[in-house]
Amino acid sequence: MLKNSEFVSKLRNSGLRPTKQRLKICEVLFNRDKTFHFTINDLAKNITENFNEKISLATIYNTVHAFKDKGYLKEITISSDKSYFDTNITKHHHFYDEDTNLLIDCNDNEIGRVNIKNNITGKKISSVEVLVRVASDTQNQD
Amino acid sequence: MLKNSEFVSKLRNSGLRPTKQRLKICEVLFNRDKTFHFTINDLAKNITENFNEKISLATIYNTVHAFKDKGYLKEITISSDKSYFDTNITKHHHFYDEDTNLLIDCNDNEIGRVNIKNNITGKKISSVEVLVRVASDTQNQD
DNA sequence: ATTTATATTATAATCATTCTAAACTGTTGA
DNA sequence: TCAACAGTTTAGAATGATTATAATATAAAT
Repeated sequence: MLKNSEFVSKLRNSGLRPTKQRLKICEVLFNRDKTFHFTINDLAKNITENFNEKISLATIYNTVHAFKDKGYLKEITISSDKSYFDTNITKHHHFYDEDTNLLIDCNDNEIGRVNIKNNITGKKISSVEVLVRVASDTQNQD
Repeated sequence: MLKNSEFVSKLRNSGLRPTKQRLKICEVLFNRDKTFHFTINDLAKNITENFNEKISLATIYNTVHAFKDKGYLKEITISSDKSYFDTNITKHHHFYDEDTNLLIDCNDNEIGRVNIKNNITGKKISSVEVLVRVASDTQNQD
């Protein structure tokens, strides 16, 4: 739950001019209690429908990518035709519900630490992501 | 290392007619010692260049998707703009080298078992995938 | 052989994303 | 205050990967 003036400094601090459009997008993405997942489409729809305002699609793409590059968003790739962004930038894993296409954050008490025993020589690990796909079990009873 | 007649039965058994094109694609994908990763583009290029033969791009897409649906290939999503397929259909995880854009299979001695402590109620786990992104460590020395 | 269902093909259509170049805005400092 | 400049937004065009179309070809069944 941040307010406008905080977004202004946040943007300035990362070398992004606090424009009307970026502040609106900050408000939509970060002015809430809980983090969430969204697609570019979701975001564009959200802005036009709930705010009766129009931000060019190109600007939405630019801003989301700028925010991602600055580390304010994480991108989560589920399949080649669906790209999600996450306002939760802490290290965490995901469940993906194949029935509803919904992404759900994992807590530490749901997935234990992933034990990487050997890494590629000369390389540094930049991230470790676990994706657990789940689906209704009506077909396959346990 | 399978041979032609084996591909014919493999295809027949899964309800796919053993056409010239599908057999050629089987040969390219499965007639080798080691499994590997490829993109649709790689495969199309491979066929035209090394076999001096042309299979329509539409057929390559159709066939790869048919093989995936039948469980002969796995799709691995790294990012929204790159879709890889894997001829290794056993459960395993991946390293992704961000410098070279190469995907590398993990062995069991590289990543320990992922411990899923809690699942979403009423859902069944269909897969657990770990992706470890690595990059050159020249920027960040340990 | 004939028929029928399936598969292949070139090409067109689609869709998400990126590019372009003109208009606009935030910032700086005279 | 305001001119000047760099950074930003915008609509619309371009791109590129994937999918659809519909005509032709092929495999399997009768």
